[in-house]
Amino acid sequence: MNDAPSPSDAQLEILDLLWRESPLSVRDLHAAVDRKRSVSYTTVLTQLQRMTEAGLVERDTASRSHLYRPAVPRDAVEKGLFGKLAETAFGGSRVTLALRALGNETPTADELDELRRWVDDQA
Amino acid sequence: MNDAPSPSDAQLEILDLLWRESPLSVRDLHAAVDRKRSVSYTTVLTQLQRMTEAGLVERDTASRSHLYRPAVPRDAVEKGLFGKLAETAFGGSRVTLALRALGNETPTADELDELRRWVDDQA
DNA sequence: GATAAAATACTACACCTGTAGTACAAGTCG
DNA sequence: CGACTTGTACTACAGGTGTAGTATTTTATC
Repeated sequence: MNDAPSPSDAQLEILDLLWRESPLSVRDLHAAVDRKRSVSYTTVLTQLQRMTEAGLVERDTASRSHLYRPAVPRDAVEKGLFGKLAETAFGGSRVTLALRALGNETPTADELDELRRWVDDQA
Repeated sequence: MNDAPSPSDAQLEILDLLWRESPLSVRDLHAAVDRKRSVSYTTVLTQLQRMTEAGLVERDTASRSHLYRPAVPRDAVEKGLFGKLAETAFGGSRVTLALRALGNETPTADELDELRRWVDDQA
């Protein structure tokens, strides 16, 4: 049971896009990332190449422009991410971490619903 | 209003200790960190020195063994931390981030109370 | 005051990370 | 075909990060 490799920040950003929709080409991904923060095409490409090497994504090289899809489930990656962060600074508790993340944010109605549902499910 | 500098992981771990109790000496901090993961005394010392330089902690050099305390409020650092993370992979929403952090964790009674209180306060 | 102990300062270094340029290959279009 | 376009592969590099060793300073202790 080899646990999911941890993506860097830039890689997590790309994974997030792929978890939402895949497969996507480098061009697609670059367009999406570049909309948020100006970044060069080859930068995204390099990350994808590193991610392929690291087993974070898989790619279909059949057609000329390669198509990428996640190779790791979102839950597993988040488990590692939040687990480590909780361990580092929140007494090991992901729930404590979540509470600190909430802070004094104001949730949307939907978010509040989801939260309420989560809490109620713990009954 | 210059925002708080972002600590690295190792630095956040140390800040967490200082936010709980301060001031602390390098020896104190090393003892605490080393209990969780074996690390050398000078490693902790180096981080403290970098953190001083970065304005993350302040130190009292009056006595021979320097005493450290946080120079940045916990809330501010977490705001940066969660803000960036939310921006990277959770659609910009810290609440969404919190929900993903909760995942399928099982909260303690206290934690559940806190969560419930947070939700109720949004009314 | 000589010696040991404890503390900090300074230096080092390998690896990671984000970023992007250059080179080369493969289609595309007139 | 020849020029242009699009795509990937390879290379590069500066700065950050975790880690720790060595040197130096300060204090206690006999």
